Amino acid sequence: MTTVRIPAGWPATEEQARAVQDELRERVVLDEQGPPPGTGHVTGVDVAYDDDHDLVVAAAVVLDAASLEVVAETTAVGRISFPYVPGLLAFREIPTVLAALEALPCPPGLVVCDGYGLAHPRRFGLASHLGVLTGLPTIGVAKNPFTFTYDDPATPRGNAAPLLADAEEVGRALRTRDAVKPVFVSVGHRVSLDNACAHTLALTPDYRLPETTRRADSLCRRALREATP
DNA sequence: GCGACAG
DNA sequence: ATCTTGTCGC
Repeated sequence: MTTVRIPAGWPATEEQARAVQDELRERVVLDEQGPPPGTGHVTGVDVAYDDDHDLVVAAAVVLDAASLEVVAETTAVGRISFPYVPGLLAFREIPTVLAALEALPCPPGLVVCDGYGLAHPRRFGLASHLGVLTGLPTIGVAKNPFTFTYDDPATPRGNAAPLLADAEEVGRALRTRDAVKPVFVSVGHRVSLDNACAHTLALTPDYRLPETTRRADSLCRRALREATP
């Protein structure tokens, strides 16, 4: 497991963090379709925290997009680099996630984040931020609607409804299991919303959450347990 | 002004 | 995110 230092010049205040978002948001690419589902690699990233020891552990798990078999996995540990502030989650997770991604022995392909991309109060969530910093295609798949609204999609798996900020569609509430609460998909970088939803469905043959985030979640929790004094 | 709010 | 037992079901 690689060890991470908080980058020099990392934002220390909410004001600085918002200024960074404003600057990086200009570099988001929204006019690409992204890789087709079922081909190449798909990588899940997630983090776990131990606030008592000021520790954060990130995991990156690369799956073969066709078989959903694990191709590679890495973890990284670091100090918590920012408090949890809704809207500024990326500043808490990104240094450690970047280290885990950089430690991979193969290209990640599409990166699936636990959280939002465009569906963000300032239209620059974790998935957008990670995409701009790495240049990789990214999407966000979140478990909760955050501040957004939606109408319940029809009961069968595969149905979706717009995720709305007022009248603006910022993502989609996508049903991945029949009659089970939907997940909330949004675009990060270099992927269309339709394609992001298609990937999410390809990654959910058995469970509500994508295999990528399930694998990354269990790996970073296990790594945190093993790294905790 | 206050509360709610991805993880 | 994290704190937390048992329980119902495939």
